Amino acid sequence: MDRNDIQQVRRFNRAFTKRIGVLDESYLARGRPFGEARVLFEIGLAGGIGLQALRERLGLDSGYLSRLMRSLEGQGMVELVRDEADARARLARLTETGQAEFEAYDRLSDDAAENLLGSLKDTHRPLLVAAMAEIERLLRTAAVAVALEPADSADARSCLEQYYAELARRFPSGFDPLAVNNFDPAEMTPPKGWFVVARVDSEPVGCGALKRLEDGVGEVKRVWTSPSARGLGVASRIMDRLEAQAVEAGFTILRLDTNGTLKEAQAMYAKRGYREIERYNDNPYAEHWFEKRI
Amino acid sequence: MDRNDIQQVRRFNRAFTKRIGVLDESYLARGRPFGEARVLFEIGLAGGIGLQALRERLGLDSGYLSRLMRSLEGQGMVELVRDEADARARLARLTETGQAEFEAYDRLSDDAAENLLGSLKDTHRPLLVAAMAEIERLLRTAAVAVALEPADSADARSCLEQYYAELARRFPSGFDPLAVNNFDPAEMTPPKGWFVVARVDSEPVGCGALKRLEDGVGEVKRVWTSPSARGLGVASRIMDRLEAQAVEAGFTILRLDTNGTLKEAQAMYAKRGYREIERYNDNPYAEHWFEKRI
DNA sequence: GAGTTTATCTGACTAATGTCAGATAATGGA
DNA sequence: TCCATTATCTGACATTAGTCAGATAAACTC
Repeated sequence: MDRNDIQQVRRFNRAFTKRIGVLDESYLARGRPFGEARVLFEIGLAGGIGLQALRERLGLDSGYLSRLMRSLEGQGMVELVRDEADARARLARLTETGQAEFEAYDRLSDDAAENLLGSLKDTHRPLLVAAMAEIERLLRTAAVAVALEPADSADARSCLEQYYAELARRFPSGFDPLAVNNFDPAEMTPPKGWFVVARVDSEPVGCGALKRLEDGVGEVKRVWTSPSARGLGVASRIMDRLEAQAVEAGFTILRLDTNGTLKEAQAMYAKRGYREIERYNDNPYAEHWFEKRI
Repeated sequence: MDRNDIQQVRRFNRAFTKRIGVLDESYLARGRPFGEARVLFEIGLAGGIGLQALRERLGLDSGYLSRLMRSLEGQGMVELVRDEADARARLARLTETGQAEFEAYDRLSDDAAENLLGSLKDTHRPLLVAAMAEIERLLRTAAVAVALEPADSADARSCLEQYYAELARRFPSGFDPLAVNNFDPAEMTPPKGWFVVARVDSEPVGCGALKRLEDGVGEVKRVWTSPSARGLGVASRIMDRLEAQAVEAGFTILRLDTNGTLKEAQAMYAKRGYREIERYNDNPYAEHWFEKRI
């Protein structure tokens, strides 16, 4: 690794941490200890959240969080309600006062950011914003992780639902999952099939499936990237993973179908070496069929 | 201010703080509380530092720092010595053990940076480094502040010394301040003259002087930028300040001289509208003379 | 339905951080 | 020389942060 690169990263860290310090101060500017402010802000960001998820996000001890919550409750900022689905768990959400307080923190953060931008010359400001967007994109790209996952896990289901909803929005004729899918998780479960989920910092941002069509032939299905993660190469990473899985499963041919509306998908398939072939299935939404030797 | 820009800055902060967290952990990785580690690291970075400066840099209470120092002293990491110049003050510096410990922290920070870089693809790494360099440059540019200061202050003297040392290095014939300067701070003191210092985060990074030559005519002298701050437009900012001062002092003409070796300076003067004129003084090192109506 | 696991809460701590009002000794002027 | 100022240290606290071992009740498993 280049020594100069490392030094540059460290110089950047130092320069930027100085500014971030200002941002941290906005957490303290309302006379509440940092821990409480963090919790309050996080609940507000999530718009209500289970205690366990909260604990995980902020890395807090359960006893500690319990006390923080009681303190915030005492201040009238949050209320804890039983989770309908699981009476052991509790959900935290902001009261009206809490919401107002959250918004005050939010404004402070905006002010800090605006202050930072305001200190720059007009000609420099767009340069800073662009460089920040670039770094954010690179860091998020590096954080993409694709892994096998049961097709009926909560995250898998949520990805598929978003995928179907998007198809319904984009297909001129709409999209009815039942018409084509009669989705059976068992079909995506080894050894008949596989399902992968892509995550950024444990947040699911995409999915894809591979299924056995016939001997030596697999089919790629349901490759989807969340709008929040487009431009990070998530779909490519998912395809990499599915193709590796296909090799391992002994397939020599991969097929897939797609609708004409999905231009980006077709471009990606072409780029990865998929060639258009004749219709091989009776999917009513499919308009193009592709194949690749692997 | 553009709302999207503000949101981009905040998204970047969030994304980056996640990574910085990793960096913070390297402070904790050696079983010492964060406060102590910070102090140890800062002393090491500065290579020895007065307690007061240390307190200011880290924003610590004097009592608190006193105790942190005693703890680090007890661990054999630092030693406190009386300041020769002021017997009330004390200077902290690392012992040999402390130096080794500092280097261990330094390595941990390097590792964290290397880790960050290592998580990127080879094609992305230079993009990240370049974007970071860009942001660092923009933030430092925005942090440049130029202000009048007595020409005999410690920072002013230190700038001038570095300026002379650089001239000595760059002039083919060397440079002897005494031959030309017989530097008298009084000459740079209102109303006969003015001296400005440029700072980045209170660190002096440049200087410049303005002096009365004759009625209505001022002379710009000793404009210098520290090598650590080149490319930030420091010299331009100094010139801005000096010209504003000249206007206030009622000058209508500004003159200056320079040596042929200092190409960057000549380019800047030309860009600011200075035109070459005949020799107007007997400075033995001067090879070009410039003038501008203001 | 008994035993195990899970989510949260409580009590009892410890360590770290932060604050403030003097105390002490050196410095800098008037 | 006297007095105000400055740099640091000490004592006495208060608050925050963090940990850990049960306790409790609901949920899950067999």
